[in-house]
Amino acid sequence: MAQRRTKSEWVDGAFAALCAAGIDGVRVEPLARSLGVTKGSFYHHFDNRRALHLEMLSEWERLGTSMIIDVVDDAADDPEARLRLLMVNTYGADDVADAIEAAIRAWAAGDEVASEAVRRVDDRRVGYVAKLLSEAGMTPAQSTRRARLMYRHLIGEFIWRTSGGPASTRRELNEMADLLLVR
Amino acid sequence: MAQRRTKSEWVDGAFAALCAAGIDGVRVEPLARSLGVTKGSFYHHFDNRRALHLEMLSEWERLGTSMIIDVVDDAADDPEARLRLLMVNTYGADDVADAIEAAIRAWAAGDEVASEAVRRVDDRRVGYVAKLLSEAGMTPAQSTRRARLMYRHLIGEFIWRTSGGPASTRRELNEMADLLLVR
DNA sequence: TCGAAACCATACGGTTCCGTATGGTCGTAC
DNA sequence: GTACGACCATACGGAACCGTATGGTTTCGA
Repeated sequence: MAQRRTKSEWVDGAFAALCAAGIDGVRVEPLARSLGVTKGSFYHHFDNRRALHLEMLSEWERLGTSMIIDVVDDAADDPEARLRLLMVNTYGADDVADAIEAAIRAWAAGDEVASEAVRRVDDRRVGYVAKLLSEAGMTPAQSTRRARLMYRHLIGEFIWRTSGGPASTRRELNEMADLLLVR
Repeated sequence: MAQRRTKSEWVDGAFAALCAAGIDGVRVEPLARSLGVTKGSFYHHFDNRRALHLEMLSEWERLGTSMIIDVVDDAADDPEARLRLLMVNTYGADDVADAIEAAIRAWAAGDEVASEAVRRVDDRRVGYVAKLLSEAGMTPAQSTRRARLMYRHLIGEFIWRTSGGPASTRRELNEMADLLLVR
């Protein structure tokens, strides 16, 4: 028994295919080939192709929210320090994470279920940034505005990089943080 | 002879398909059906599918640069006024333009030629914003940094909206402009 | 050791699509 | 009125893929 594949290996392979060719590129037979098995394996683990897509969304939603927030909360106490740490972490150029983020958003443009997952993740992340800004002394309304501002900038950074643009420099990130904290 | 289609009608239909299903959704036979003709028409106007894709890129590159800039240059004189006008214009929620912009960027993530077209458009737009900021009294280096900051935010706005999020409010846009002009 | 379940290969029918080949139908120029 | 080019329909071969059906192999508990 040379090749045995778990369900999560199928999901990992699906993310790779998603980045390479979008959600329509997440196809059963090519995926099976790349995993060194046949479709038989796939239809053992999943009911159909759509079930794999939904599994990918769940996985991304799980990783995309709690992970970043928990790390930042543990690593710093001051809200301003947390904000700067958050920016360094999330803006850090991680090609894989970038590509997944961008591909999921592209997917969400044409799929209602994906769109809902993205909205949930966005709300959670923006809410966290707003909380930090609020703890740094801003009014709730301004915290929300600036959090959304920063989050749009962050998304732009992802997409910019996946389109081939250069990452923001450390200087640019510092300036961004400074502007967010201007009163 | 009820139905005759021009080359540009094919391109228009291709953009609609691009928004709905990504570049892989720009397929000859479905497109022909939606235009009420058959493939025979397509292969009269284009050599192959790739030729249509390249035609789409040219068209987007042409519209995506000169149009916005010329309008703003004509409508205001003061660089700060031009910046605010540019933001109102480009951030204005145009669902069709948003979707095209997002879809082209998604396409660029996996296609070198598309990626080059996006980079050319981005450079031209960022250069224009940097020129405005420079004319408003900033140093060249800071103008470039802030222009890139704004442009990333703008891309984030596009993607955010196509993922189902709400558009930036006028209040948020004003705050963004204010922060860009902070010294 | 025996049987059930987990896991996968193989073969198959059906669908969608690309690109080509071929021929038909207009308008227009001469 | 005919010759030609622009434009399109139809038919076809070939490829990629989905999902099902079926049967083989491995694992593991009773």
